[in-house]
Amino acid sequence: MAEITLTFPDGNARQYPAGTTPAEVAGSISPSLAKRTVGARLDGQDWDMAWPIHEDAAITLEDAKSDLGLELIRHDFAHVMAKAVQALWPETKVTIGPVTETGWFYDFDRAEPFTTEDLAAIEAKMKQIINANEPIRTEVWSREDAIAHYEAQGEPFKVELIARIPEGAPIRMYWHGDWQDLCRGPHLSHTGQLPADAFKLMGVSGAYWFGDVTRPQLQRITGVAFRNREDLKAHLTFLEEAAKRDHRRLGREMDLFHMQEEAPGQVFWHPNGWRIYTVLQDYIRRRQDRGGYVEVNTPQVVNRKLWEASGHWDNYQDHMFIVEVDEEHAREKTVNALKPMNCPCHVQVFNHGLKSYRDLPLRMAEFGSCARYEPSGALHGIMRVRGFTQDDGHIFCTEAQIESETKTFIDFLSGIYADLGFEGWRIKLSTRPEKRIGSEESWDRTEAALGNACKAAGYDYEISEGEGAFYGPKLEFVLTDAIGRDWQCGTLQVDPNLPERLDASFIGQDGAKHRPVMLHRAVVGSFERFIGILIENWAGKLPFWLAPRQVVVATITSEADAYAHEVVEALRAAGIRAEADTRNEKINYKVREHSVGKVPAILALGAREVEERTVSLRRLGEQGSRTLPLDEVTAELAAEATPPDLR
RNA sequence: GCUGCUGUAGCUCAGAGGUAGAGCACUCCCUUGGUAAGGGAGAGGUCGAGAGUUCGAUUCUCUCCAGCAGCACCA
Repeated sequence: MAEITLTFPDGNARQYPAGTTPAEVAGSISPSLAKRTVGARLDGQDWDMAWPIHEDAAITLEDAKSDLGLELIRHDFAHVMAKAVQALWPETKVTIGPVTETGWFYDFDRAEPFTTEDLAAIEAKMKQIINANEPIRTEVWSREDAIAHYEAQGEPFKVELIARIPEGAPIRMYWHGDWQDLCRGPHLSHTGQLPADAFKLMGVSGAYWFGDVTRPQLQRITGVAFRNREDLKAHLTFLEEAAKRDHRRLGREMDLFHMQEEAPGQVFWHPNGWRIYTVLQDYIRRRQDRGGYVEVNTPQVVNRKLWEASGHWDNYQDHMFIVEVDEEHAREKTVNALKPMNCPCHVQVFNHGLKSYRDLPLRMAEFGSCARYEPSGALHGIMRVRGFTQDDGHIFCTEAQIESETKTFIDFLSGIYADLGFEGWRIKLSTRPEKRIGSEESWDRTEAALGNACKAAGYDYEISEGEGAFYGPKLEFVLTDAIGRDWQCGTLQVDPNLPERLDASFIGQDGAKHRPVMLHRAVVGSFERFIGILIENWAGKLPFWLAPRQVVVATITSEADAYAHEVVEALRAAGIRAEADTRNEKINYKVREHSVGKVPAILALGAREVEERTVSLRRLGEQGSRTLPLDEVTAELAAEATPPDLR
């Protein structure tokens, strides 16, 4: 019989008969290893314990603690759930059930909707299947047999899946006891390897078959699964923590904003929330001024002619707020749209008056209020809204200037993110998509310019293959928040198309007209969304300079009222946002209320403080308090109240 | 937009085919209390909107609106 050589991670190599399985390999080394091992990797490829090995390879044996082990656990939970569902409702058709970041989902086709109560029944059934310790085995079938089998079973989605399997790839049928599913594998060896106390079904929702809107919707049941009960509990705690940070909840608790039916997707900013907004905007404005930008402001309601010229009318009409005006003496109604973006208007400003090559690069910025008719299902608090303001900017430059302007922008953006408390962020470079305009040479040049700019600024980048706009590549700046979630905020996009469409030009050194390139760029993106991110990142406990109410001066007895007002005046004179709380309430009550409201500093004043002209300072999140002279506290807080760019 | 769920006082929620309740918040009174809720009284709701069934609907049915989760979308 032919022999194969398997090389282990420690460099040792052993001979085995061809067709040996990883299970046999593990067994040949030690029984305990065989017991522990749940899967293998062969030359980096995931390998089932029961798949025969026919060629020389580097092999690693993986236990449940490994990445592969966890993936197998989640993957088999998907199958076990599908089996449970079909056991409970045999008419249900199965589709696909992939592993996700925290567990899995499985999409089903069934006329009746699954209810929340059904989930409990499914969980119970799953536990039965796990306890039954059913063996999991693979068979490789021919395409014809597999299709015939699923047609006979009345599983049309599986038939469609088989058609999608590339020619030459094995078609594997998995058996969990007497239940069977099409799956590329690999899998565990028996359902008993699943941790029955480390999973939870999370919910039911709709999902399109392969994301295709034109196809009927399936029902998706999602679950989370971990190696053990502790990991599951940690995950559920994480979800609770995330819920506590929810900006919609904190927005209410901190009295920042509200939204209501009459204006879906638009924000009613309350004084506290608007303070965050203006402080942030003032900060960005100072940064832009220093960064060599000119600030402009352009109209909200613009005739459709401009949107037709820019190309937006054709592509995004359905997502624009259209305003028809019945003008006197006019034959037809004038059709306008609320601006969904600022760039066409910025080109109008650029086009007004002749521009020289000496004017370039021209960095034009606007806190541009835009309106987009977002689909109702997309709305989410202040994170995804229909009315928002961007820290929008367009850099008009020559192609030769793209690289240096991009580098300058990355430096600009990194300074802002650092000031706002985001140290962890990364860059994605989106390259040419399949459907595109422009020559290959120009794509080569612009993609290289963006990549070089990143390196020059000292940053690595990931490539998002084919994710660029049809007219040019882009950079996306993704920041990671305090609990590890990613948010794409900043962007820089190369656009030679819009200047072309809107006929922007400048006079070159040679005296002839030339076409500039536009770089669309934003750092925070939408203020609404970014403030939502700030709130969630800091769990409401914003850095002092961003906090809407920085100090509350709370009296312990009414004897301190006059002094409290004096203290508030002193703080305000030092540029601190302070207010007095002289209500007839106990200090405990006031401390609790303002702590819940996330006020970073509380100054408590009683008879002693009045007497000594001191204040008792309690910082948010700390237990005790410090009694200090008023001017000392004023100096300490004034330093923190200063925005980072002015320190 | 699609699937499912939800919509009762400012907030969190209970309730039932016979026209509503709690806690917190709010107002007033008592209390002047040392760092996360002192006590008492009071006020507050066309039960998301419209239509239908019914002697009678906030409760049942339908349509619409909004919110939530996911999908799709995000120039």
